[in-house]
Amino acid sequence: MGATKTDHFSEEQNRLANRMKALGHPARIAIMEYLIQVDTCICGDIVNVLPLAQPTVSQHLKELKNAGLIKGSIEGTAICYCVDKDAIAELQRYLANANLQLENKEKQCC
Amino acid sequence: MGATKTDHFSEEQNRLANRMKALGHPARIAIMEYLIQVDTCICGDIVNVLPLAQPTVSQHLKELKNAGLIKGSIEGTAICYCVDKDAIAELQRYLANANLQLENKEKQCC
DNA sequence: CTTATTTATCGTAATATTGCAATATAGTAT
DNA sequence: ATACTATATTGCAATATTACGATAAATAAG
Repeated sequence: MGATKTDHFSEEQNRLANRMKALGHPARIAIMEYLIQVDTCICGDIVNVLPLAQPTVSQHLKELKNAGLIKGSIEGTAICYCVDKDAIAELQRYLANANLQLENKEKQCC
Repeated sequence: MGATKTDHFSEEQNRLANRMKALGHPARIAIMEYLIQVDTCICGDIVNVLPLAQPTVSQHLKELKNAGLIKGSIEGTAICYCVDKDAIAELQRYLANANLQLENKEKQCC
């Protein structure tokens, strides 16, 4: 084995897991934080900001894009990447809801 | 290679990535959702709820525990697992803050 | 003590991820 | 066309993850 059994879970569970997984690497967290921090999204210097080689960064960007967390568009010679606000908002809502359900629990044992 | 270069990133980035990674699998999302949904946390039937073999579920529970997302305590013959509210709250706050920063952006290109 | 019952661990095969050197691609400028 | 710059893709080695059968450990019931 070694392959995730995606077919046994709901589409939402798989989509969520995919996005969480995309954020499940410190380099990709760092990329997201950088993209959020920089006010504009003309970001031709991500490679210089990270302690990783250019192909590695490119691959991480690709994974973030595949997970729908960032968007990219060609901007002349450079490429413009930015965070997909909706995706982050969706994740945030999901966790906020989980939080709410936990707050409303009566029995608390552990 | 194949090993994550954790030492190049901040402790917070690594901790966050670890928790996100733990949520980065549909089975573990399903486990969390079940633990949240069930009002009490005496949960001896997680295996029956999931479409996976018992050792696999046990392993997923272990990963969630290692990431600090759930807590477990022995309850006679069964084991009592429940969600760590603080961990979820921390993730939620992180994303809420990211969201806020994105809302306040002036330039929006992509 | 023996037998269930429940959860954990070990061992292992299949697959995925991480990281980077080398190379390719695409646009800009001279 | 040539050189330059920025990003992507390929190929590959090292390591990690996923899944499960077999087995162990621990407690409960008879």
